[in-house]
This record gives sequence, C-alpha cells and structure tokens, in this order.
Amino acid sequence: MEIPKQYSPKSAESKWYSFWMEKGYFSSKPDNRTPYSMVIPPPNVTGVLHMGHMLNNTIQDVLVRRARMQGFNTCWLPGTDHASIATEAKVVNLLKSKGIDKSSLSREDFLKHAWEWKEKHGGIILEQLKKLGASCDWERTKFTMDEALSESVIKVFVDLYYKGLIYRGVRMVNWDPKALTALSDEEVIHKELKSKFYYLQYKIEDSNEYITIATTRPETILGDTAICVHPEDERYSHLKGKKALVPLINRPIPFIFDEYVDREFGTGALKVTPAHDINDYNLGIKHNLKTIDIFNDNGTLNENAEIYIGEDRFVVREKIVEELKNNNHVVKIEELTNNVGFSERTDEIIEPKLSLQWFFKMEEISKPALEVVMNDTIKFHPSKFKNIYKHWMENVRDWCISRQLWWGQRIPAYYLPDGNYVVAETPEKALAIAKEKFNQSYTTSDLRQDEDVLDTWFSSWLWPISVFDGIRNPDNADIKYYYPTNDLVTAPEILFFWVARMIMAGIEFRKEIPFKNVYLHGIVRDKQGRKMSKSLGNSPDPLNLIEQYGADGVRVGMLLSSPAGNDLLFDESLCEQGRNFSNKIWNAFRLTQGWEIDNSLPQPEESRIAQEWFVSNFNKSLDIINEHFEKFRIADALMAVYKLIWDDFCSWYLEMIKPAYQKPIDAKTYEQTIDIFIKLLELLHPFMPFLTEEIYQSIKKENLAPSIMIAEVPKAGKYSEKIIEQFDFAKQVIMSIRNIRQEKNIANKNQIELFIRKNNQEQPDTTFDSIVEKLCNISKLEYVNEKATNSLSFNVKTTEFYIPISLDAKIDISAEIEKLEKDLKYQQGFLFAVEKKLSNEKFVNSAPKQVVELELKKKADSLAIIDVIKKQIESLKN
RNA sequence: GGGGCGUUAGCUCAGUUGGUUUAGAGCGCUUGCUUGACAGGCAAGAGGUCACUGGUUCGAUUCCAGUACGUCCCA
Repeated sequence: MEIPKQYSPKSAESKWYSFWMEKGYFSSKPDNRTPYSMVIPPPNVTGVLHMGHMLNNTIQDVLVRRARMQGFNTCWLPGTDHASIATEAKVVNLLKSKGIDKSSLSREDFLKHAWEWKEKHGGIILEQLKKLGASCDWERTKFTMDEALSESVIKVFVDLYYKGLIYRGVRMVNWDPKALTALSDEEVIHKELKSKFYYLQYKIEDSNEYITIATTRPETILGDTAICVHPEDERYSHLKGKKALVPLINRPIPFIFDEYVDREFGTGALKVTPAHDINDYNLGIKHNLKTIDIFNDNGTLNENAEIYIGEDRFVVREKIVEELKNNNHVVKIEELTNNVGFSERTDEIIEPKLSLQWFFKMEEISKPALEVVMNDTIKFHPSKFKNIYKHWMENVRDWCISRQLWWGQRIPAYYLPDGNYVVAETPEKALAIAKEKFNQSYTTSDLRQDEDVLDTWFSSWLWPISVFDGIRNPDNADIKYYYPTNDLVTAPEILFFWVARMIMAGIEFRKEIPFKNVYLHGIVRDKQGRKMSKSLGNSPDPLNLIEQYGADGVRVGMLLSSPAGNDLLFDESLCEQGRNFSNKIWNAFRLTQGWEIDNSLPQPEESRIAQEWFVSNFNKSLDIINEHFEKFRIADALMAVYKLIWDDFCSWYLEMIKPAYQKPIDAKTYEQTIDIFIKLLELLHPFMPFLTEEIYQSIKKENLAPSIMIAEVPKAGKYSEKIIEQFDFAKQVIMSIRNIRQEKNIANKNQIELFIRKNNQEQPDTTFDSIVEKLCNISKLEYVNEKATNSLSFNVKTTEFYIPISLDAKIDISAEIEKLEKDLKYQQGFLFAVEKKLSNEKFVNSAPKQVVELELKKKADSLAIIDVIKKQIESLKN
C-alpha cells in the first residue's frame, strides 16, 4: 500500500490541467447540443490575480464544469480589457523610468510602446487563472482592442451617432489633472476630508459695506462671476442691483437671488464660480452668468485668473489665503469635513472642469434595459439588487464616453478646416461624406481625426456580442449558437457601468438580452472587514495560497462562506478547511484501496442496509443540492456536498460497512461502495476539479469516462423516506450509547449489552439493529418487556434503552433521576406550548386542517413521552 | 441631506413565499480519545427572550410601521 497519508495537490494539479488541455475538453464548437455559454468579466490587461478574481472565477468555473457534466456544450470565453487609463499610466511611467517623456513621442510611437508592453506583460492574469483550474475555452481568448472588437466599437459609435444618440457637448466633467483626462462619475471615489472653511469678505461696489461668503476653495474666487443669496433672506435684500468686488483683483460681480442657497449654511451668501463647480455651473446657466475658467488642464492657473498664473491650484490656495489675510479679507477660518472626489486611477483630487466631450444619451436606451430586469427576463441573484438597479436606471445621466488618452479606440470623428466635422468608420468614408455634404474640393489632408479615445467601458459593454463577432457579422454561426449567454458572474460594484450597459447593448444591437442570470457576489475583505488593497498589504497572494492549500482547497475556502451578494470576510483558515476536506476524501479513498476483496464472502446484513440507506440519502441530498444550484446558492450547494461526503459517507456509511481489522470485504459491498464513491466524486468535481480527477483516474473500474470532467453528473433518483427516518432513529440510539460510554468511562473496546423496551404497543423495528450492534460494539441486543435492573438508561422518543453494568458497579440513581427530570421539564414545556395553541378556539377553527392535526400529533407524542419518563422516575425512586 | 441593504449562537451566515416537535450550519470553544483510512483525525457536549417598540393575525424569526445601530450608493 503506497498511497501516502496526506494528499499532495501540487503534482496532481499541473498533471491534470495539461491533460485536460491536451484532450481539448475546454474548447467548444457549435453543434446540435444545447449550448451553455458564459463570458468572463474581462480583467484589466495590466492586472495580476487578486482575491476578488479568485472568487469570481471559482464561481464561474463551478457553473461551467457542472453544465459540462450535465451534457451542455459549454463555452466559457476568457479575455482581458485594455483599461485605457491604467494601461496608459503604466506605459507612461515605464517610459519615464527610461527617460522618455510621453509628450516627446508621436501618437504612433507611443502606441508602439504600449502594444509592446501589452504583448510582454498583458494577460499574465489569464495564465494565473489556469492555476485555479479555470476551464475556459482558451482558443477563443479575446482582448478588447483586437481588430474585430475595435472595429465593432467604431461601428457601434457611428451607428449610434447617426441614430442621434451620441452628441458632442460642453459639460462639467470630472477632470483628472494628473492623467489629463475626463473621468466618468464611476471612476471618482469620494472621500471625507478634513478641510478648512474660509469666511471671506467682499467689498460692495461704491459702498463701505462688505459681504461675507464662506468657501472651502479660496483659490477659485478668481473665477467668481456672481454672489448668490436666498431671495427671502432679509439680511441681503438691500443688495439687489449692486455689485461686489472680487478680492485682490477687484472684478465687479452681480448679486443673484436663488432659492438654491441654504440660508443656514455658512453665511447664507454663496460665491458662484460656474467654471469650477457643477452646482454653480447650473446656477450660471439659469442666471445667464459669465463663465471664467481659471485652470489649465494640469491644474495650474491660467491668464484668466489674472494672478498666480502658472502656479498649482493647491499652492495657490496657501498663497492666496495669506494674501487675503494681509488685506483683511479673511473674517475667520473654521474646520469642516467635506466630501472630495479622487481619481480612482491616479488618486489625484478631481477638478470639475468644463470641457467639450462626447456624450451618449441614456434616457431612451435605458428604458427597455430596466424593464427586462424588473420583469425577471434577466434574473439577478440575489434579487435585492433589482432595487438598486431600478434606482440607478431611473436617474441615469448621459454617459461621457471620450477620454483624453491615446490607448484605446480613437473616436471616428473627422474635423474639417471650417470647423465642421463628420463621423464615419474610416477616413475614406469620412472624406466622401465631407465632400458631399460640405465641399467637393476637400482632400484627405483636410481631415483631422479627433485626438481622443473612447472610454474602455464603451468596449466592454459590447463584450458578450463582440467576442462572438456579432456586431460585424451578425449572422455568423458562433453568435447565433452562443448568444444570448446563460449566466454572468460579477460584482455589484460594476452593476451599472458594466452590467446595465451590456443589457442596453444587447437589446439595441441584437434585440435580445445578453444573459439570463446575473450572479452578483460580494467583495473579498479581510477578517476585519477592510477591503483588500495593495496599500494596506492585507491581501494574500492567491498563487501562494494555492501553493499552500492546493487549488481545490482555496476554491472551497473561497466558496464556503460567500453566499451571493454578501461580502466575504476572507480568512486563511477557510482554505485550511478546504485542504482538510481534500485530505479527508483522500483518506476515504485510501481506506477503500486497502481492502482485500473476497469473492466468496456473502454480503453482511449491516452492509446491505447501509447501502440501501446511503442510496436513499444520496438521492434526497441530490434533490436539495440541485435546488441550491437552481437558485444560485453555490455556498449552500457546496456545504450540502461537504456534509454528504464527510458526515454521511465517511463518518456513517464507511463505518457501517468497514470490515474488521485485516479482514477482507465481500465483493458486493466493495462494488457498491466504489459506485457510491464515484458518484460523490462526480458531484464534487465542479468544486474540486483536481482532487476528484486524481482519484477518479486511480479507481480501477471498467466503463469509466476518460476524464471525470466529461463524466455525467449524477441524476437524482427515487428514495425511501422511511429508511432515512429509520436511520435517524438508529443514529440517535448510537449517539446516546456513545454519550453514555463517554460519561461513564466505558471504553469502546469493552462490549456491552443493550435491552430495548418498546412502549405504546409499538412493534420493534429491527432494520438497523445489526448496525447499532456493530457501531456500538454490542454483544447482545434484546427486546424486553420489563425494565432491566442495575442498568444505565436513555430514551429515544418513547422507546427505553438499558445498558446493564456489572454488579459491583453502582448506578447513581439520583443522577439518573436528575437527567430524567430535565427531559421531563423540557417535554412539559413543549406540551404546554402545544396545548396553549390547541385550547385556542380560533386556532382550531381557522388554522388549516393539517396544521391542527400536526399539533394534535405533537400533543399525543409528547404525552406518551412524558408518561414513559414519569414511570421511569417512579421506578427509580422505589 | 436623499435612497438601498442589513441586524439570528463567540465569529461568518442559512432559515424556501407566516404553523414542520419552544430556531439550523460551518468555523471556533469545552471534554475525552495512539478507536489500525485520516490528529489536516475520531467521539461527545455547551452555546440563541431571532436588535428594540408597536401593529396585522388564531399564530410572527418570517408581513407592516417606527426607533437604534451598522453598511453601501448618490448629492
């Protein structure tokens, strides 16, 4: 017997992953089977595997492997997205370290570097996923900037433009002065900051009066174009028609009156800087104010500011406060906690900035996307996210899709010398349109393409379609077969800017939803509930975890405590639990492999019953597990399998059928046990692919599939509820005996006798007697009519059990009585509650018949048990 | 400030459309075990007025309202 005591995952994992790859089990081609398809949420091409990916991809792999074993033609399509901001930042930094400045490069040269970087470092994450066991169809790996996908993006842009859904407009955008690009609202992270609230006084023109305003951004006073007060605020009503002078530069600005102002906040007077605050911008439009933009793109001040030209906004803040102080403009400075927006990518403080951007109208396109979720055409798991989705979709704002970057799909808008522009898929088409529409004499050199690229999400939103080339070739075999996909597994964080938009794209471009189920899992946090992050250093390295606990162990660890939609507080001990589970199964395998099989032996009674019970129990569990899967309760499904294997199979079944030490096992029991084992492995395979394959391949049996991953998942069969109930009774008997052995210090190797007394004219049910005898090491089991003397006793329901002890030992009668009285008290309390219900006429009259009957049965059972206990106490007292 | 979600055992969570023996699991904890597959193990055990207050109902952990606390999103 050379099977080691401990399962070592390392060699098994690489061996079986390459085996699966060689056999091509992961790849899929359209055929006449029903498809099961799923697209990976494309990780960032710059990314490395983190715990969030582990969770996300483990869940997907479980779903895919199960679907494959159910006989579907499964395609799990992997890939990465180009992540314009993150990747461009990475390449810029890399070049900087080599002494090359981005601004010194042409667009083409820069992109050459970027592609070089991508080819070299991009997609590491996909290699890492293989370590996890991910059964992706790697031959179909896609990247959002592949030619086909880029062309799709451009095609869609042009299409939407001509449908009137894309427009160019001046808007207040979230400007990242470091990355020099606009960000979407979703890329801005708001953090609470301790700031200062400056009370500044402005002189009223042609008067000695002053008005005090409060601001957190004193440097922006240089862009002020009005002061706003509440129309009913009597403190300021006399200022109507007057002007205030901006401190230091003495620019006169009007007073405006608007209910927008909160009279209680600050001084009730608000400086209005339309170019640098979204609310002020709206006020500016309403009151027809001038807009003075005082910032350059990099956050320094420009000529419009009149002073501090060329200096950084935060340096200016310090300086201007000093100067204002010196000129007696500062009344006071308070502490204030406010929310400040930061760039998700660069952590730079966002500057609200007016700029010319491309926008995508959301109002119409979002309506059907809301509807299909609300009416469950697309199901969210858990469904609570429907509310959040609804709220967002009903308040959706236009999507700013341009980014001031080079890495990405360049906007297909071509400007003409006269300021007009045309939108077209290629410069040639653009020229043709320009000629026809504006001037026949235009040539290619008159066209200047927009410098900006499209938001990465404008690629990702097409992902379930574009990976099958369904935009360019809407009738190709792949898209027709695989679309719509079945399930999408992702995090609620990107519900809006990815999931919602994919739904919109699906309906807009395929007239069909992109997926049927959306499984939303939580964020992986550390034990203290903090988000895992590089800066905190609280994230374990997933590959390291796999090294330590095995991929199967880590997968189980991730899944065990991650019910859908809840954040998971990750703890390495979960992986340890997963590893221990691997080992448990491994040792069960070891046990079966150690047996010598004797073909001449008949099957013992206890093995026959054990097998009968287990098959019923298995089928019942299978029903439960299937239901968990249907409802996407993956953690519950795993736990049910875990208990079925560990508790029911290892702790009960194997103990029941195990031959005595160095005794052979009969062939029938052996065969049945191996069959059960194989079914359990098949059931477990989606969760623990490597271990199950390793054992499956080691089992010597004819007609097994060449790999467990293409075996058929067990189908639920009929089961007998009766034998399960009979076992539950026997289980209570066995556990009670074990308890008594432990309490009374009776070693397991010492045989005992067991006398059983039935009450209430019940007939003995001897089905599990042989098993009780075996598991409790009983020398004699006998049904009796009288209570046995000098015995330890316990009850299961109304049946009394007696274990005689040797004459010289003494029974502690008072302890026995005490134990019985405790039981009695519980039963009486229970009975009281039942009787209370039954004595309520309204209950008896209005509750459903079965409920009342159940209560009556409860009462009868309880009375019978109480009767037995009372008699026992009496006889002990005598 | 507006909205979403949540509060069940020491911890993390189930509780299937209000009745299933006065609530379940995993981990942790306590006690005892060289029990010839497994100490990464075996066995037994303790542990909860289901956040609080009202309401609906014959009956509420489950439905409704309010309060408190936590958490997330938006402004």
